[in-house]
This record gives sequence, C-alpha cells and structure tokens, in this order.
Amino acid sequence: MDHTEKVTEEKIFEAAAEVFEEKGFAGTRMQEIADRAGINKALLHYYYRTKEKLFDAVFSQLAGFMFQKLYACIDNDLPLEEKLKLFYKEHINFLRKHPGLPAFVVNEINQHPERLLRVIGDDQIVAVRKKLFMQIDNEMKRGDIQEMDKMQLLMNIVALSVFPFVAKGIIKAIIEEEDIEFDDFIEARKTELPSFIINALKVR
Amino acid sequence: MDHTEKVTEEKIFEAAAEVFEEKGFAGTRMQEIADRAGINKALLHYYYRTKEKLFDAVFSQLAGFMFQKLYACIDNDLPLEEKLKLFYKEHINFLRKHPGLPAFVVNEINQHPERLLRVIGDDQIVAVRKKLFMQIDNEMKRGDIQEMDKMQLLMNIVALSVFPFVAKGIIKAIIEEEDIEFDDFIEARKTELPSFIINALKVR
DNA sequence: TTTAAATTTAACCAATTGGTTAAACCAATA
DNA sequence: TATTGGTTTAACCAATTGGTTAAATTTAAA
Repeated sequence: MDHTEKVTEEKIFEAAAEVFEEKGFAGTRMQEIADRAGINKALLHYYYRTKEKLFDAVFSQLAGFMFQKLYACIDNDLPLEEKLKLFYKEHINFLRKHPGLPAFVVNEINQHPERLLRVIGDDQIVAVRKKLFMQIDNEMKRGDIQEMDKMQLLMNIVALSVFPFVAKGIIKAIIEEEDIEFDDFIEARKTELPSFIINALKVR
Repeated sequence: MDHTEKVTEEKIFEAAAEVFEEKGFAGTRMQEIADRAGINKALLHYYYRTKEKLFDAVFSQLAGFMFQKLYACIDNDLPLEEKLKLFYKEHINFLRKHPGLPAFVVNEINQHPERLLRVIGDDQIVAVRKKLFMQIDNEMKRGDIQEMDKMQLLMNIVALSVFPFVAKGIIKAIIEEEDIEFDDFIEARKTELPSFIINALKVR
C-alpha cells in the first residue's frame, strides 16, 4: 500500500468538505471538488464512487464533530456558573475555527432530517444531556438558580452561541454596518454570554 | 386583461415559494414548481422568463417580509419590558405561521451575501434599530436595566426567538426525543423569553 | 528490473435540466 | 362571429452533470 493513498483521500475529503459547506449538496459539482483537491474526476470517483457516498462521509464526520464538541464542553463536573464560562469560551473558540460548520449542518438536516439519526443516534449525547439536566435540577432545588424549564434553558444557552454563526451572512452585514468587526463581536460574547445567563438565572 | 392572469401568477409565486423554501435555489426544479402550481413548464416560463428571475421575485419578497415583521414588532413606544413581551408574542406567532422562512432566508444569504443588499438596503430598518438603541440607552442611563453592549443585547433577543426555527430540523428531533411537542415548546417561549431577558437585565 | 497500484488523459454516455418553439385549444369579449 | 390572450401539448435543443471506460503514464515498492 502506497502512503500517497491516505494523502489523496484526505485531500479529497477536505476539498469536498469545503465545497459542500459552501454550496450545499445540490449546489456542489464533483468537478469542483476534483479541482480543489488538485486531481481529476476519474480519480475522484476511484476513491469515492458516488457523490452521495462522498457527501455521507463528509457530512457524518462534520456533523458528528460538531455535536461532539458541543456536548464535550458541557461534560465536566464544574458548578453551573463555571461550566457556563468554560462552555462559551471553548465553544466559541471552536466555532471561530469552523465558522461555516453550523450553517452547513443545520441546513442539510433541515432538508433531509433523516440524516440526523445517523449522527446523533448514539446515546453518549443523551447521557451528557441527562447529566446536565440533573445538575441544573439540583441547583434549582437548592435555590441557587431561578426555577425554569430545563429544556428551554438548554435551548437558550445553545441559541446564544450558535445563532450568530448559523446566520453569519446576515449578522456580519448588519453589525459591520455599525463599524463593528464580526470577529471582535464574537470574541466579546465569550464573556458577555456567561454573565447574561447567570444574571438571568439569579433568584429574587 | 384577463383576471385569470393574476390568479395564475399568484399560483406560480406560491408554488415557487414552497419549493425554493424546501429545497433551496440549486435543489429546485422548474418542473416541480409547474407541477405544484398545476400548470405546465411552457406557461411557467411565459410568466417568469428564467429561474433566476422567479427566484429573485420570491426571495426578495419573503426576505423583505421577514425583516419587516421582525422590526415592526419593535417599532412602538412601549417601555422595554412591555416591548419585549409584545415582541416575543407577535414575532413567535409570525414565525409559527412561516416556520421554514428563517432557514430559507438565512441559508440563501449565507450562500449569496450580495442578495441581502437588495432586501435590507432601505433605511427604514436602520431607523427602527436606532430608535431601539436610543430607548435602551435611556433605560440604562436611568438605571432601570443593567448596562451592556446594545448590539449584543439585540443579538441575544433575536437569537432566542429565531434560532429554534432556523435549526428546526435538529431541534424538533431533539426535543421530541424527550416527548415534548415542538409547537408546545415554541408556544411556551412566548412567556419564557421575556422573563428570561428581563431577569438578565435586572440591575444589582 | 519487474510488478502493482496510483494517477492522468480524454473520450464517451445517459440522464437531467433550463429554456424554446410552434401549433393547437379554449374562453371571454368586442 | 372574429379576435385576442391565456393555456396546453409535445417535441425539441444545448448545456450541464454524474459517472464510466480504457489506455497510457508515473510512482513506489518488492
């Protein structure tokens, strides 16, 4: 076996990830993937026989990657306040490195919801969510934080960090109209968001 | 001029809106639009000469509609707390009637940011935003609400209502895994979100 | 050097797709 | 009744696209 095999396969995979992320499944041309990978169409089909197979490989890895990272930032034993600070710091760091990822995943799942199953099917994620809910439950009953629906809270936490990336095309335009850099704006959220949430959860 | 003209044009427009919303520009087939409109391809091109023109018509109306509604819910003279309650009630009502709209608009703008200009170009929206910022500024200086970056606050407010719809494919699956109906979940946010935000903005 | 696998070249194919055309059909209306 | 414009039918076209094939060429390893 030639060591170039792996290299080429990776080049293809990365090129495919780029193009699929930019243009979606329907908008992607196999020729463009080949071009960006620096190879030709024949070789492309030699590695991944069909567009569907290539897409599946790319999508399931990227989507899995995203969910895994999302939940990994929650999977620790810190108290909620510290957990939130860590979550937004790490999660926004991750999203800044992959700014196109959320829009891609969200969009493809909207158009083909059945794809979600292949990615989120494993119960590792469910376990982490259960753990988080238990923790929140405890802190609520102890009176440390305001009582509220836990699923609503989880949705709020995620929406606040992910939304600017999912809607990046719009958000970037709107805030740059006010002479704010998108990157600075996002960076600031690492500290803005934890205090926003913690304040919202203060008991009174 | 025949009255059927308007009727047919509208049928085409609505069918096109449906298909474009479901499958995006690249994934949409003119034949499918014709089928759903109950006419044939020849007549479809007789009304809208090209796919691009038809898409432009649909997209600019829907996107304009969305932004207009978004800002219209903010454009009143209520104090912030009342404004938030009204905003989430009306905005979520609107989104429930058009659940696929945010994902469609967000996605098409991500892939072709230049389209945003045609829609958001008018300064009516800018005016409403300025007005809102002024109001927030006043309430902060008066000490009624916590000081914070106004753009960040606006982002938070919008993210919390729009995100579940943009990522509907994922969210629906996740929360229904916990035996919660998507519609009930969304309905609850009408009251959850205002109190969440208002709490987050309490001064201490 | 031989061999096998990776890669290129380039032609090719079938299906899809956006769009056109021309003739015929139908309904209202002048 | 004749006309006009909306509508259908159905064939057609050119371009694109996913995918294949076979032969030639390069590369690396045995």
